[in-house]
Amino acid sequence: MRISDTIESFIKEMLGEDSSEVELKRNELAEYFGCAPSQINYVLATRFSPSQGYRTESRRGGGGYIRILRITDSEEQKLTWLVRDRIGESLTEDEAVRIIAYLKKNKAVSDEEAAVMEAAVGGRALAIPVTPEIKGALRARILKSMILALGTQENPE
Amino acid sequence: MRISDTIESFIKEMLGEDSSEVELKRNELAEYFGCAPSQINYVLATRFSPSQGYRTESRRGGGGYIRILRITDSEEQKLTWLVRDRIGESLTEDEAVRIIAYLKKNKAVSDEEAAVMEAAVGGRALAIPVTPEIKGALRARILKSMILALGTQENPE
DNA sequence: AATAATAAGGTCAAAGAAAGTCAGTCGATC
DNA sequence: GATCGACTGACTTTCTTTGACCTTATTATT
Repeated sequence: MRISDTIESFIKEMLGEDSSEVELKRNELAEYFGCAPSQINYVLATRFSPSQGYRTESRRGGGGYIRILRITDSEEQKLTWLVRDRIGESLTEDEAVRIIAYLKKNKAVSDEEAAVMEAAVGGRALAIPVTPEIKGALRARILKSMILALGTQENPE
Repeated sequence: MRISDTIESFIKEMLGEDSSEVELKRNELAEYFGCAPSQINYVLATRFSPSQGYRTESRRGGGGYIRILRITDSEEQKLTWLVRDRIGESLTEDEAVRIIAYLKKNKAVSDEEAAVMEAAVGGRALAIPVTPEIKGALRARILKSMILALGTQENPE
């Protein structure tokens, strides 16, 4: 039996139907399950990622904690809205940067993913001789594709 | 007596009438039958393919497993639904990509098949001077044909 | 107030544990 | 004797687990 699965179900048990949020101590949990503390991070990364419907927050130092939050419908709808309505048919570079910042702030994408996204729609990548109109449209389509790609890939649960 | 046949009936025995799903450990089974582990893969490929009414799921690494599932009617109907209702008369590229991702996630197509499909309905392939309407219709028809081709072909090499 | 000690959590690479792939061998059959 | 199905083993890829080291927050000390 995989310990990761045990920890996963333990946390999901705690989340239950009522609360959509759990707070736990990494070291305590690791001790409880007799595993390395970093294993907890592994479980979070592989089973509680945004594309699996979860977000995590944490704090180090004295009184530190890890909090796991189920992404609510409204949060998910925000992403859908973002892709479908906010991005639309065209986008300036500034708008793109703001949208990516928003995604990062909401832990929908990691710092690295955000960097990649910015690079893809940045001036350097699109330094091609086309009209600003086409460039804007291109930016919108590229960003949309990338955001949608986030949601569709990943684990068959 | 061929070992492959023995293993095949062993698995079919386990599937019985009641459960439509078995989970097993590749290495254990191989040891039990005194054969190479890869022989199990051979049996799965030649006797438990989708066109023979089975699907398989698996996981590598610690605590890995192989699961064999009899394809149920409802699963088959889902594919039919996908083709008949979801795809419809027209499709954007994004929609096509999502549908292909869904197929991949459900092991209805391999990574390679998915890549081929995406290429077929991708912007590069359809970069021809026609209206978006025609392009959308083309995409829908191409994807439909490809999905239907999956079900009817006999030899899944 | 500044510093040191302590108490968390984070990262990453390496080791270990399965399963997957593929080219090639071996018989039997056409 | 060419082909086809069964079978194998070396190599690859993926997933899990651990531990050594890093960063950040709080608390105690000067």
